Amino acid sequence: MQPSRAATRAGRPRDSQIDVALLDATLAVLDESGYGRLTLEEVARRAGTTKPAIYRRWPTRQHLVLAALARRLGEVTVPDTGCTMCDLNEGISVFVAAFRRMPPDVLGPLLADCATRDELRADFMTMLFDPPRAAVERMLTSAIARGDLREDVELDLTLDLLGSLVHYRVLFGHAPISDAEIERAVETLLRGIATDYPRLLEHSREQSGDSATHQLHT
Amino acid sequence: MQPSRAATRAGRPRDSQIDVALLDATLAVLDESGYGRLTLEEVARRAGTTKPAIYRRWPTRQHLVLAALARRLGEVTVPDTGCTMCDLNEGISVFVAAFRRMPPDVLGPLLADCATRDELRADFMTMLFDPPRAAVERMLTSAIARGDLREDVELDLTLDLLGSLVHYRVLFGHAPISDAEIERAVETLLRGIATDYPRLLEHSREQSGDSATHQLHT
DNA sequence: ATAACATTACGTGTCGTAACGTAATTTATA
DNA sequence: TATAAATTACGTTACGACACGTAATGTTAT
Repeated sequence: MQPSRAATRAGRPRDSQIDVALLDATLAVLDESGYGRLTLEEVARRAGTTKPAIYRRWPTRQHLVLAALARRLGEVTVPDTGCTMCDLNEGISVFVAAFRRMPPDVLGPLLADCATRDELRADFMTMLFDPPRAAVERMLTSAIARGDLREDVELDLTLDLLGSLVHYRVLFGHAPISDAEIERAVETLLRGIATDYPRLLEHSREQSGDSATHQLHT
Repeated sequence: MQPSRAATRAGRPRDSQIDVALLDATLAVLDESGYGRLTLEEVARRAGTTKPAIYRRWPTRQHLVLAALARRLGEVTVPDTGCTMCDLNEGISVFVAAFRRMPPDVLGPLLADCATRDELRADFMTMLFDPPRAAVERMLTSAIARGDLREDVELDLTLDLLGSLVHYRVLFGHAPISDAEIERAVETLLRGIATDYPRLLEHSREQSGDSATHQLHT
C-alpha cells in the first residue's frame, strides 16, 4: 500500500520502446503463424531483444498475446441515432468489425489456452469480449428506454443471442458473417422483442432513406 | 480399388480390446486433466499399452480425442410430436445434452487445436457438431412443412441462432444454460419466424398439459 | 544500491519416430 | 494337408527435436 512512490522504482527503468516492439512483433507473428505456432523466441528476435525481456513484462505467453490483441482492438464506439433497427445493425457490425481486426486462428486457441485458469479467462473477457458486448448493451438499454423494446426483455439473453452468432461464425465456421445476414438476424430478433415491429421498420426506412434496405420482409 | 479383400489384411490383426481400452483411457484422462494436460503416454499407461499402439490407430492426438468424444456422444435422436414449440425446446435440449456429455475444458481447446488444419476441422464438425445441428434442422424443416414457420425462414441462420447460443454458453461462459433460458430463447425466436405465434403457444399448452410452462409471456 | 539490459545456457517435458525382438494371422509353397 | 514365408501388430526402449520457463553473468542506466 505504498503511495505514488512505487511508480518510480529504483534502478534502471524499463525501455518503453521494447514494450511496443514486443507487442508489434507479437501481432506480426500472430498474423503470420497463428497462435499455435507462436514462439517467444521468435517474438523476441523480431523485437530485437530476447526472452527474459518478455518475462519481465508479462508472466505468461497468454498475457503477452492478450495485451497485443487489446492494443489492436482499440476503443469501441457505439451509435445512438434513435433508430433502433439502424443502431442494432450498426451495433452488430461493431462486433464483427472488432473481430475482423483479430487475425484468424488466434482467438479460438487463445481462449482455449486461457480457459483453464479462471484469472486468465477473466482477463480475456475483460480485454477482448466485454467492450463490444457492453456497447451493444448500451444500445439495447436505450431502445428499451425509448419504449421500442418490451420492458421484460432479458438483456443478457438477447445480448447472447446477438453476440453468440458472431462468435459462432468467427470461431467455428470460417464463413464470414455478411451484412445481409446481420440484418436478417436483427429483423428476426426484433420481431421477437419489439413492442411494435412494423413501426420500427417504418422508422428505419425514414431514417436511412435507403429504400433498398429492410424490404426483404414486409 | 481392390474388392473386399482389403478388409482382411495380411499379418497379425489389430486387437480391438486395445482400441476400446485406449478410447476409454482417453476419456478418463480428459475428465481428470482436460485436453491441455492430456499426454499420450498417460493414456497409453492407463490402457495398459504404449505410445506406438496409439500411433498405429490414429495419426495425431486430435484424431484420438475426436474418436473418444464421438464415442461418448453416441447417437442423437430428435422429437417430432407435431408441436413446434415443444419440439424446439426439446431440440435445443438435444444440443445441450450433447455438450453436457463432453467434459469441460476439452471442447474449446480441441477445436482450437483442430482449427489450423482444414481436414481436422472438418472431422471435428462432422463428428461432434453436425449431428445435433442436423437433428434441429430436421425439426425446423418439419415445422415449415406444417406451415408453422414462414416459408422464407433462412434455415442456416436460424440454426446458427439456436446453436450458437448453446455453443457460446458452453465455450465462453462456464454458466450452464438453463431450461428456462432455452424456453425464453425459443419463444423470442418463434415470435420472429412463426406464421402465427399465438396459435403455436396455444397448441403447446394443449399438448403439454403442463400449465406452468410457457406462461411467462402471454 | 537497484533494476533493466543482452547473452548464454540449462533442466524439463512432450512430442513424433525409430529401432528391436516377439506373437499372431494370412499367403505361398512343398 | 502340412509347412514355410511374408506380413503386420505387439511391448519395450530409446532417440532427436523443440519450446518451455528459469537461472547465471556481466553491463548499463537510474
